[in-house]
Amino acid sequence: MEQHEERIELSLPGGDSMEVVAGTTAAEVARRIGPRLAREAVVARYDGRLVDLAQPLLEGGKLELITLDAPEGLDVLRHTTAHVLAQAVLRLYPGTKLAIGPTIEDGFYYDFDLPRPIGPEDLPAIEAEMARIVQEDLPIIREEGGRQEWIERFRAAGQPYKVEILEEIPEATVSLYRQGEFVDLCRGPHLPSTGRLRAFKLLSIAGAYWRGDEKRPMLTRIYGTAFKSKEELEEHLARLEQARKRDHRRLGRELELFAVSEEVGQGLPLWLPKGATIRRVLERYIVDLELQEGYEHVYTPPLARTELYKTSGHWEHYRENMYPPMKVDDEELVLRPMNCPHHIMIYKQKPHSYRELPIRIAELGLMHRYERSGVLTGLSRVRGMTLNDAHIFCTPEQIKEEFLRVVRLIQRVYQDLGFQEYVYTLSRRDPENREKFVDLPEMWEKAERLIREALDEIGVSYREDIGGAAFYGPKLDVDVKSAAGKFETISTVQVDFYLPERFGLEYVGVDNRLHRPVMIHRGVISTMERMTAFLIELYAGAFPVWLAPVQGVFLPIAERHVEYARAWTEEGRRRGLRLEVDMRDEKLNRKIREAELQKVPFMLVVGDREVEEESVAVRRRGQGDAGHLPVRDFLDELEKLARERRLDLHLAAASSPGVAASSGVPAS
RNA sequence: GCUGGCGUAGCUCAGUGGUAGAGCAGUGCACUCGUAAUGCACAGGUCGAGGGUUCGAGUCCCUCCGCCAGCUCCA
Repeated sequence: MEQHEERIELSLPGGDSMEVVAGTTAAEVARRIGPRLAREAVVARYDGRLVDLAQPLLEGGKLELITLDAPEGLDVLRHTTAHVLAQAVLRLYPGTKLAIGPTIEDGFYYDFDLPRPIGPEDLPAIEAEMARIVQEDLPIIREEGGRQEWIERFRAAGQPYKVEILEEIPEATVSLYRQGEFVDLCRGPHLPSTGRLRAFKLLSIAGAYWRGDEKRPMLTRIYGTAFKSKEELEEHLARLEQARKRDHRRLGRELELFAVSEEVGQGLPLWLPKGATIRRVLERYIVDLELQEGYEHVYTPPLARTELYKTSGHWEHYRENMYPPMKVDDEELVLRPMNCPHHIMIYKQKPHSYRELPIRIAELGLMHRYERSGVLTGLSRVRGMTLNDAHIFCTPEQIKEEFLRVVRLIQRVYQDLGFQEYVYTLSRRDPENREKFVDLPEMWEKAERLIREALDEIGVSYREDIGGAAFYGPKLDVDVKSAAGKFETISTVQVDFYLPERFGLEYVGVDNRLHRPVMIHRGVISTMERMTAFLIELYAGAFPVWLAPVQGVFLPIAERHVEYARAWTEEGRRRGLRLEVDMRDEKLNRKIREAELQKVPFMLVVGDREVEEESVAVRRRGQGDAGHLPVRDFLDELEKLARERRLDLHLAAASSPGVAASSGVPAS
């Protein structure tokens, strides 16, 4: 023991501070603060860095003890769980080569190169081994070691992936974590011992390329998650189950919205009548809005001569996503993957004056893209799709104004669709990748600068995505938070100096000379396919009135009430409402149940009383009885909800449900 | 495309070498019904496709197709 111990001052959260001997560990500090913290702390933040509890604190500074209630604590817990997973796998499958095992949102994974393939049925055994490692309560010890030395040791241990990682680390010393017989290269920090693990579960198993490179070996990735308590784990698993119930593929089948048929082809969905209704509503909505905004809607064919795409550059930069050409007579035709060249040809039909600009050409354009079979998913990732597309041809001076108009249009549409959270992403080219992006650096910089200026003007913050641009220019993507909590790209706005050049577009300026217009490519509601998939999941199939394929269903109590229901259904249809009658010879309870399962917004019970007084007994989806209403009033209200694109089912004029429901006899 | 898993009735799923099953949906009949499943009966399948092993294949093997998870890619 040192005679003259150096003392250091640690400042703790809340303004407290503590003086301790240099070299005291964070765990010791926690013990001094209190037994509960000593028990709960998993890691510490020491001058901004996360460190192990066992780390000796040599200098004064800020110290914060972190428990599993903090996101960082949970992250460390999951990281340690990943190590325990790796240890278990090594015990069960000797000869396994370890790759990497990071934490991800809501969990962690670890990639292995296993001596033999394993499947989901092997996960319970691995979990059991993990539980044993937790039982063993192995201390987790950080070690520092020479990089070169550990390269040798991992090589000798038959861990080539670790060797590869080490070879790329610039520092001469590296940190390792040891628990029992297991040691892994890792920055840390980690929990103090394996016994600290709480609730964890292995969720799935899948392939993943080493380093995400399809030319490298395919590894086995095991996904799992961990929480601080069994209850929280159960809650999380329940949330996953809920998400599965929202899956648009499942709801698409249950609600008869769309179908995919092997006979038709991969990624080529069929729109069933109800799904087609949603699509038609969306299409009419966006087309009307665009017409109001000064767009001109056109129709152009989904096929074109290959030459057109050679001119546009698609053939050079986008060919891997295009269906191969077909030869007919003397022409070679391809299915178009984008609509821009067709719209450019429309622009080129006649000379243009600066006075006409901007010209905004819009189309619900059918396109086909060849997507690798593994990526196809229901309606959200398909090979044949209709894009809400438009191309704005404008002068360079008009770019910013036009860009802003598009962003405002997007915001307006999101409000109507009920999108709450979205983020802007400036997708730029990857300057390294000259294959994918046209190699005109000044052009890219100019376009990026213009987008930034416009974004600053509108006052929105944005992320940046290097390499996410279109081949011809940078773009602003708008990613909307999905029902699953992930952000999906819905809208996009792109500034393009390239295609006008390729196609030699021009307009006559004030100076009576020819100038090159600029194009803005923009999609607001994405493809009809993707938007529909997104909305199905967002609303879990329970659409607001304006989008619901069936807005109300009449439920006649007995056969003698069917005629009444039918007559009013027809009246409603004449008014543009989407109503149906459940004419089946079934009991009311049954009809209600099925209308609820079909997520119809309004159920209209009609029996003797309603026929007598020309009313309906209204039942709102998920909310039960909503009282009586004269039929005409109900239809008026329904029209209003649809017209105003209301997201709720509130009926202004409904009588109080209590009164109507309890009486059971016609009001005198 | 790659790795793993899965394809049995419209849907959800049993069925591990010996005569293809259940529930729901569908059809018929009865009931005429008041706020989340009325009862009874009937019908429904070249077990994804093709080949092979076997006396015998939904079941074992091979090839192909599709679907699911993930990787890669992306609207």
